[in-house]
Amino acid sequence: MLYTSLVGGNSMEYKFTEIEKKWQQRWDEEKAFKRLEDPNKEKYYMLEMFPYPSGNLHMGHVRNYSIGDVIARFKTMQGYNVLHPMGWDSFGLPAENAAIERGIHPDTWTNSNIDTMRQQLKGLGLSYDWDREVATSSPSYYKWTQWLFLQFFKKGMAYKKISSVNWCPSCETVLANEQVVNGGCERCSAQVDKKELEQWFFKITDYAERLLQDIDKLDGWPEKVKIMQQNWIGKSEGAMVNFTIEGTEEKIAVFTTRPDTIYGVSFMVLAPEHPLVLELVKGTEYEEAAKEFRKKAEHMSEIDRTSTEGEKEGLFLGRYVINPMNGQRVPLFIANYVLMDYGTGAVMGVPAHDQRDFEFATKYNLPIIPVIKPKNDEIDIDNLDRAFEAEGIMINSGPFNGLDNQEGIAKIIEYMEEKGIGESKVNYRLRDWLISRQRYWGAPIPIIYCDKCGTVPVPEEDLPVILPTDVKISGKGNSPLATSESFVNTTCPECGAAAKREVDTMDTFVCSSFYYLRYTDPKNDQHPFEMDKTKYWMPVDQYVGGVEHAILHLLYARFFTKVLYDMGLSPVDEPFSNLLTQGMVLKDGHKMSKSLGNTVSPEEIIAKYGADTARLFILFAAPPERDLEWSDQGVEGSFRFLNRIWRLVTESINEIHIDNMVDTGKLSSQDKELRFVLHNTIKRITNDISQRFNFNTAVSALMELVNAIYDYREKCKNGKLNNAVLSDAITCLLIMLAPFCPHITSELWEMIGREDSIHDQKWPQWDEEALVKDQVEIVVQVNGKLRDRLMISTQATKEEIEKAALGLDKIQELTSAKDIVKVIVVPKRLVNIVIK
RNA sequence: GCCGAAGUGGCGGAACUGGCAGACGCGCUGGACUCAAAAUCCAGUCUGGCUCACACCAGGUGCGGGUUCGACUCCCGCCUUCGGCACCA
Repeated sequence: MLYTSLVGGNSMEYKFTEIEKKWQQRWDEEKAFKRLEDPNKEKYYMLEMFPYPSGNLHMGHVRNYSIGDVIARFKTMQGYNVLHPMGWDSFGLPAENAAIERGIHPDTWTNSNIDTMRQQLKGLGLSYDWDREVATSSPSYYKWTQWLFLQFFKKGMAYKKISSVNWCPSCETVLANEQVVNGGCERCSAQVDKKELEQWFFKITDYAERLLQDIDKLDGWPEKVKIMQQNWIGKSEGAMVNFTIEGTEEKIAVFTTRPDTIYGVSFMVLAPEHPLVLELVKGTEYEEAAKEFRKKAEHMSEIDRTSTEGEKEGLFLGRYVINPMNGQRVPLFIANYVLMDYGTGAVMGVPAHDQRDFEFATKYNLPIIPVIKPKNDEIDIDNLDRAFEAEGIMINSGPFNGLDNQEGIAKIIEYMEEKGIGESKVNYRLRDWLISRQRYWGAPIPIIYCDKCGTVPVPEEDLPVILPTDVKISGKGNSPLATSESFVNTTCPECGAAAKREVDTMDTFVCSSFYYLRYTDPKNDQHPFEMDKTKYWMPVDQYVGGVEHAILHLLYARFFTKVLYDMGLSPVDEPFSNLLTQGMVLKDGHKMSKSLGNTVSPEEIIAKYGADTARLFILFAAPPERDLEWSDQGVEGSFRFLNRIWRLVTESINEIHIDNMVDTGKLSSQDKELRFVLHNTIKRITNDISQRFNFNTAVSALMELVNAIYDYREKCKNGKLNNAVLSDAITCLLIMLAPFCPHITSELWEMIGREDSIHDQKWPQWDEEALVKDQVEIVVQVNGKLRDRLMISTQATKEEIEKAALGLDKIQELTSAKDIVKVIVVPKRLVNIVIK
């Protein structure tokens, strides 16, 4: 044997550091978790969201990866061919900040972080196939990010348009929303402006309807995530109507979900950024005010602007528009609560039936014209104190009066289409995905601009477009790549003339939108992934990650999968069959953060108690989808439990006979009781892990089993101990604990004389026979209050149970002077006697 | 603000389909072992009342209502805390 056993001499201490090192080394050398396609085995793809290599593992990672590891190991023991990969989402802002603040190159910083964190992950004993490791910042990966961009471009799914970014005038740089604090720059506090730039977008809106419809396919996703995605896509049905600007031929298109209220329009509002605004006020007395108003609105966050609580501010533009339904002339405003990004950036104001319009009209003294009245006349429709937004009957609406408003919607749209003033329209809240980033540390967008040929994609054979190293990362200016002359200046792939490269890089969400596909074929340098591989492994059977990704990452990944499916590159159109969104790790009720000084480092915990204890605690302390409160004392409790198991096995080593089979014909009552607890535990844990992911209750069940084994040993001290029963219980205990605590169980497995690996064992099956009890306790209630209990045969009929309950002394006492109205009998549970 | 969650002992949590509220663990109290301590083991631990004690009685799952023989669980209305809000990942 290559490895010396740690049980030597007299020491029976649980030496977790040595044990963990020994097994981790062995798994590494043996590549114990390397997996290939195997057509004879059913596959299971277990995936956890890959981390950003920030420098050190934190408790959130430990939680995420411990959950994934339990599932992966459990599924392996159930006989599946389990793919369990790990990698790095290694492009991003912090690497650039490190470069600016400490002068380290992002590449150096990132790679050293990856090395540290890989070691830390290995220190947790996670069952990854490390041969599949990917890093999105490596050229061999971002080559495919770029290649996929080109495919999107060819399909017309990637396009450029003007869009605004946060701009700090003092730092002269683009800021992420996160870097804007209370309207100011996080570094210098200068007030942040908006700047218009031409940027790349992916047409996710083309897929809005499918992304919405296919939510129905996601049976294994939490309802709350599905609802969040549905709301994010925000489908609404209504009409597009054209209002003409008085004195011109110009028309303003408006989207409304309530065409039935169009006769109630008393004003119209444009977003301050609407392209018509400056044109309309040019040279008028309103010009200055409008410009100023626009600037002010730009400084407001979208959250403040759309808040229904905030003050609605508007400005009259001195112009009027004509309501196409009745020819009515209504004033035109701009207002902060109208967003350019939603619909057409223009809103028809119907104060009687929309609360925001109501508030606006009240403030600016605009008429409130009711056009829907409630069916029951409960509300005085001519003197509203707030908008009436419910269903009703149409009034003041010319030929449509008297119609039910739902019917009115259809009739009005029909009329508009006939007259050419409007049409039926479905609108989505979802906007196209802006992927351009004015940053260095990302995948360069593979586009070349030629004076003659225009926008030319980089030929696929020239990929990857390598990130240059001669770049000044100063945190100033638009795009750092523009400072590298060797990068920017190139030749046009079509005509050979001098040309310039695109200097923006891609959003990191692009990189993380296909990594789960790349894992199936991570080393392929001819294709992003091959169908024979993706067909075997996809879809991901179980995806685990933080709930904070419920919308963006998960929606983008779904979008990518659908586009790739349509291109014939993916065998599935939904990437993740089952999703588990895990809660955060808190300390003292708050998220762990450096600024709060309440962090606990995984390394410290591992050094003090070992990885098995850390994993066990984090799985035991709370169910996975809930937030978890960190407790140092709780960790000690988990450590004590492992010590208790260590002692149980090492002290019983002479009684454990691994080859003995349990003879069910010769069992004492103690034997039967232990077997009942064992098989009940197997049943509970199997269900807890596979059906509910409630690892906390699974661990409790293991603790109860350990308590039961201790009890059994105590009770059978004087020679009554059945070695086979005890051995069976201990073996099953170790097997069931193995996915949670892989090191200690491996060590004990070896100590009881097994030469194979515990992680290759079959997951135990429970025996229903062992769970059959002859007697069961039944609760007896009177008027729903617990009054007594009785033991009765599990075979007893409802009548027998009722009779037994009514015969109890205590029940007789309580019921003798009263009328028994009803008796409810729930077999094996309770009897409730209703008296008067 | 909008969207989505969560609230149960001193603490983390359990109660799976409407059927014994508080499993399991932590902490605390008492005891055993020890010269002593640590470790370990045993017992107790929702609140109030009554009792030497066993028992018994009443109340109790954020707050206020409702449905039901029976509600932590279902319905209506609030309160508090947390997550997301499109350039953090």
